[in-house]
Amino acid sequence: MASGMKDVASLAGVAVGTVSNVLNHPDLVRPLTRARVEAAMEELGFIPNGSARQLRAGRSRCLGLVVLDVTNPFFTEVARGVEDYAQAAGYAVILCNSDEAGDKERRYLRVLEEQRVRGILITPVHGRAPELRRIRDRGTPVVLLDRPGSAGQCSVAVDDRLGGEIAVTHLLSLGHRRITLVNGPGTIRQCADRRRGAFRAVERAGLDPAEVIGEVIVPAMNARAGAAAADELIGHQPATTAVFCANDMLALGLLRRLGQAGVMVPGDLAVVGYDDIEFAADAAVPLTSVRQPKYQLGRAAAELLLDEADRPADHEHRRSVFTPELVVRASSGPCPDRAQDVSGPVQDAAASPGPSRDLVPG
Amino acid sequence: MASGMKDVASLAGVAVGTVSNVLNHPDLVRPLTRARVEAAMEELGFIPNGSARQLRAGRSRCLGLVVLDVTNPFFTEVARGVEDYAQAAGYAVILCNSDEAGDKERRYLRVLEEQRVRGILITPVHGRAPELRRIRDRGTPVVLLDRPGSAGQCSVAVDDRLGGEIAVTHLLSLGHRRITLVNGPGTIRQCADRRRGAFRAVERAGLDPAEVIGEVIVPAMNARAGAAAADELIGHQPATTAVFCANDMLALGLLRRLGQAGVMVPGDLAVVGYDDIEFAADAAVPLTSVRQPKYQLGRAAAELLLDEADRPADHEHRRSVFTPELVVRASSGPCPDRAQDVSGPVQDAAASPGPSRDLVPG
DNA sequence: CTCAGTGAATGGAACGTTTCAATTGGGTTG
DNA sequence: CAACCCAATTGAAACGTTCCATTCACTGAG
Repeated sequence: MASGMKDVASLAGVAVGTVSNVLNHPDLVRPLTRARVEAAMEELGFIPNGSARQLRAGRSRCLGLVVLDVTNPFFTEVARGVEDYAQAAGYAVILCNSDEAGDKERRYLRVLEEQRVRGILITPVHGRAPELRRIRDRGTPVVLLDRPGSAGQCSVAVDDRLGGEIAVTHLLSLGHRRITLVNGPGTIRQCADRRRGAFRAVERAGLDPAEVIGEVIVPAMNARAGAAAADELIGHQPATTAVFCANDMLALGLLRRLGQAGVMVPGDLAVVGYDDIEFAADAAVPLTSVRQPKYQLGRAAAELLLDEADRPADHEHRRSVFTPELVVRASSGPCPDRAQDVSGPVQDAAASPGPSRDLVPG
Repeated sequence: MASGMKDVASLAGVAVGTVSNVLNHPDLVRPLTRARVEAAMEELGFIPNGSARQLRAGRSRCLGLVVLDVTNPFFTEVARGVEDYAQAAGYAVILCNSDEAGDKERRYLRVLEEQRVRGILITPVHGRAPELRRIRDRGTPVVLLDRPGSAGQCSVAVDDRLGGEIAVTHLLSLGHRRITLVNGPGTIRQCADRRRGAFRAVERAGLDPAEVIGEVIVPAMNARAGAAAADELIGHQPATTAVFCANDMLALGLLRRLGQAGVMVPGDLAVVGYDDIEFAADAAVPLTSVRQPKYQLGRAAAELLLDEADRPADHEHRRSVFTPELVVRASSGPCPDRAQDVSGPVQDAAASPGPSRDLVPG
């Protein structure tokens, strides 16, 4: 059924080498011959065999992208950035979902290596990933996504410490003095850094982190976990007046559960998220969040990867770090007890569907 | 750098055939020998070459999944269903984003065919896709996703006509008599069917569709297009009291713009979406929507595909059709002029963060 | 002691390309 | 007219596997 170059060649009355040339070096073959070959291809419905091609060439036209959660709009936006750049450069992207699970991640990395992808873009599940080093050593370029890599490796990231800091600084400026961090495990670098930033913000304000910051550690960075965190918060953290969630999925899940429990946001509790996914702005209480340049992140990562893959000679490892910015919306209001020092967002933007413009402080 | 079976063989002191057997038929090789070979593999960091493997075998362990928009949570949920099933069956999934663009779709299909993927799952951009038939004819199984296929082909879908019907029936029962459809182009089968269902609902209610239904056709099924539709609506459709959006992304974009323009939902305008994506429930005005079993859809599709791929002999083409269900939330309220005949959702659920339970009519 | 039988390992053909050195057949030059 | 050159084409080796028909070394039966 599937016909090969041999069939095309004999139908067109040429040698297989010529067929190959039509495909890869059209300028080398006489227009008339080329036309004959192309006609034969058309007639037979010939589709070149990628496996054979890349077996011979030693490299494929595919890239691997491993993300923590395809369901999280943050990652799909990143993926789109990667895809657009790759597409333009003639590469296809294999999108893999590690689901925050180490073994799934390992399995996918294996598949990608077997496929001899041109390179791998990954947001690793665990902090240290020795296998990534091994993969590099075996010759597959790896670019770390959303994480500042160690030396000898490209990476693209957003300054998460700064992100955590501006989020918590914002809450402090609203008068909050009891802030709970809803965060993933410290083994995830982003989580650890956002937390560090939060602590730094408190210290810079001349306060004691031990008194100001409470913590809830969640096992996954999704809405379900956010809802669970809300339960814990409602039960055990009555003193808290503000919550900083390590991403928007957590924040949205938390918001939903708070709503169901009758907790007013931001009246009873202020909430700040992270990522600024598209849906954050549309939430029941529009979510204050720390925006990351998602699309650019993906694009930049793909660019680094392909540069390394296509010009290994003059490639220099780079660590791009983007800067996050705070987007203030209705979910973060002043602390109920100290409503004095505030020039924050309009309170009732939450309840009435009036115009709600995003405020991006310079 | 990358070592092959030959290297492993010579290091272990065996023939390449034996190495191959360790990999594919471990039971055929003496435990001692096997151990030696495995040690050699470990030492060399040997990763089998997938290209060579599938060149020889003629088939790969990859599946292609082509969706209209990775950014739409509907598709990521479907993708997750596909992925879980594929993973369990030992397959990897290449996720491609056609972006509702015919040429991107074509390009990806080409890549997938060249890679000799084991099969393709696709939500096609255009209604008739003759190339899909050609792909089938060349031997790659194709399963249509979210679309009832023609005969001689598997497909998995949700009854979109029914979905459109229950959505509009719901609006009619709330007293609405001027309903606007915000819909994608009729070339997309889902859009055409949802529209058909909407018309049927009106006819079944003994009303004249020409009088009841207005239409806004959008060029894409995303939030941006939804917002644009809202503008059009505000400007030109003053008589409309309800809107049925062909998916939730449109509805969310529309809701946002309506909010900015000061239009009250559901007071001034009722809104119903489609898909029931996770974020629909969390929207500023929780969105009434037609729920599709997304995950199951993906799973079922993958199952059909792999059945066809792995047992072509006794495979029978099937057309699975799932049933959608209406999820009523705050965004659909009674028509302001005829508030009498209503036992609908609580109005103020939109403004106050009280408990909002989903109502799923049997 | 021989011979079939068995389990384990071997070696080479084949998969469909790409690449490259070799060949062909005009056309140009001296 | 020989010598040469260039563009176009050819044919075969190589890529790293899998598959299969062989070979090999034993074992137990006759």
